[in-house]
Amino acid sequence: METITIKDIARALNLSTSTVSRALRNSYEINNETKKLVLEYAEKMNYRPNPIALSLRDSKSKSIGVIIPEIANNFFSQLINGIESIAYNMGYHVVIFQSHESYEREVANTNYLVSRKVDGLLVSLSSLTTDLTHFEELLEKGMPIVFIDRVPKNIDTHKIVVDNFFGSYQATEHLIKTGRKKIAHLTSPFYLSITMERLDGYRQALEDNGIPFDESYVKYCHHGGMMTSENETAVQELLDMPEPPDAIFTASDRLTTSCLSVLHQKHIRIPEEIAVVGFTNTGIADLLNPPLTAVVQPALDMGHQATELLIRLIEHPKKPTVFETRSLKTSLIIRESTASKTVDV
Amino acid sequence: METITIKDIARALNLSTSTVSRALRNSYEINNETKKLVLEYAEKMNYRPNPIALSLRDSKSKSIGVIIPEIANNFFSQLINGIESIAYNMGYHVVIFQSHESYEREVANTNYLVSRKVDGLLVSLSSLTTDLTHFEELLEKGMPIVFIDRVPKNIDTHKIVVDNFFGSYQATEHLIKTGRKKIAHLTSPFYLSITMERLDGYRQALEDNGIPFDESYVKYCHHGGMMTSENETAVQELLDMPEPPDAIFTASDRLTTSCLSVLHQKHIRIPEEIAVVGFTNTGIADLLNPPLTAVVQPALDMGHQATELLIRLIEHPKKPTVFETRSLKTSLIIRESTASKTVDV
DNA sequence: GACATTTCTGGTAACGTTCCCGAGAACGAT
DNA sequence: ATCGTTCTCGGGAACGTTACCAGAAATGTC
Repeated sequence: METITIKDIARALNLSTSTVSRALRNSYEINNETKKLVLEYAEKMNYRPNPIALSLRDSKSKSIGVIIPEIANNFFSQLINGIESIAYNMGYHVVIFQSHESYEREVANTNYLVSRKVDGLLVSLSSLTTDLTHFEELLEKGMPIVFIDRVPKNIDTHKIVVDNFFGSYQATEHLIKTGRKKIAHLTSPFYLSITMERLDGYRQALEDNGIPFDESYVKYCHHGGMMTSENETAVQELLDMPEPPDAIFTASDRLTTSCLSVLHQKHIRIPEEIAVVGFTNTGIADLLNPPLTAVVQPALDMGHQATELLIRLIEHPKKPTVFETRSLKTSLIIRESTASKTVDV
Repeated sequence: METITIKDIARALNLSTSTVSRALRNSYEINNETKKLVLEYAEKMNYRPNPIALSLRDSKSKSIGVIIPEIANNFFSQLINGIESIAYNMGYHVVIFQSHESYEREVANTNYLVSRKVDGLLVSLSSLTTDLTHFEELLEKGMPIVFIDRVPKNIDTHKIVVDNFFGSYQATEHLIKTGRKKIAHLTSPFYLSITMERLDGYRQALEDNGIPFDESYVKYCHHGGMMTSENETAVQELLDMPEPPDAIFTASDRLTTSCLSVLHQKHIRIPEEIAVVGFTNTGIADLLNPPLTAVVQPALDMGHQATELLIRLIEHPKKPTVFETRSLKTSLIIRESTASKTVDV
């Protein structure tokens, strides 16, 4: 276990480090007997190549960096599981960093990961990131990056997203079909790609069903849901309107829980007074009170696909002629929080 | 941004690398003007020392490895946040690995982290780990390790745990005081330290209140809650008993949700028919149906303290005369899932 | 003015690995 | 016997950094 090196093997076997190195890599130009000797000794002494030395030499590390807003969120932890399973099989290690929705920490993490010579980056943007130069410069320099879920519009690289428009349209339409007409939308900062797409789906569903879009029913939470007080204020404002909504459609996990929390405090009955449907990947949506109708994102699969694309980029550095943006479908799981007011299905 | 090195600076300023290196570290033996020259040029060119080279040279990395069962669990993700906040302030980076409750992956992660030259390890044992030689050998070699929550009995190093006996006693006593007499306990594999301690607290509370301990009310889930089917079978067995319990005390997050899930499926009313209290750190316990009485662990603080101890170990390699085992208190948050049967408080 | 001391800087090895270059031995071909 | 191949191996440099050793110049001391 004493971290034996190639030099130690060379000394012990009275060979040169070059020979040992080549024997270890099974080079054709090494005598079979020598090879066998080295291999057996290495095995016996439990030789493991020093990844640091390799990184220094080759400027790469067989590892990929992941930068996400937070891990204490089921969507992201499932995403990580998807990433890890593929990376693991392909011989890559995964280094995880949280931006905590902070631009500064996103930049700091990016720089560190780069100095640590990760071979590629998987990133989901912080909700406070508007300046993207740190990623643009990296792409210029040839660092492979794949964006997931929260992706930048103006950067050309692979992206894995969900069809937010569709998911949002479906959720809104479901609310309408179950009898709601005054549907509010609680969402993230407007400059995030996902915010706009979800808003568009929401708006389109309303219009397709003859309900005029009303901007005052849309609340943006600028801290991306990280600041509970802000979320709760937004819900409160909705309730205080002259015509309070009869349904709330929330665009993220934390927004959803904040919303439920306020409605409970106010003893507002769900779904009788206000129906709720939200984007969320929590595993216990059906244990909530009431069980929550949810737009679920295929987080695991998103992790898989993003990692596959990234590793392909890493291992085939010739620039692909065109970058993909894969859009996966969300699924709407209908539960009691949106049960019909009138008796129909 | 093109990763400038000390050599580049030396060449540009017509100095030697030694001089530049020393100027950068503000060595006393370098002329102030030279120092200023170097510092300014380094700043201008955005010089950043290459951490890989430093790691190779010094066999350390200013980073600490974290090995936990899974991140998709609020206790552990809060723990990580606690770890990160301290580590970040002390200039350390955090590398997270999941064992997924698998012994093999725990060992593999450990080895990798060691080869990556992390300066220390923070570990919460996989529920399937019984052989601890991989950690023992490391400690022998002087690697600082601090265990958290799921700790080994026979290894002598710093440990951060919660007072499982107390938490368990408190929860059980609460069930008794609210009128339950047939209290079941759903728990993790018996060889984990936390399992035994929680069982002891449960048993002691029963005995102190004149309720005989009945082994058939205790169910061990050998996969640590990772296998939902196993958990659900266990609950089912409890329900099928000639004298089914009127309360279930669950020892972990996943066990708790599995339990609630089965009770819901069977349309068993909580708390009227069966009360439920569980160890959990989920942020949405009060949004559950019914709101869940919970034993909450001070995950963030555990992360803080463990990291402080670890960094102290790293930076003061002289062996401490005695290792600490800090035991933090859990808190019992009472909600409706254990509301009294009779009207009293 | 001779010598000791301080101040400043350069060269080099080392961390572990791989790759390029070269070179000796054995071999067959001419 | 000489030459070109093939097989097998060793030497050295390089990745970026710091520490040790040394040495030149400047200053101080008597």
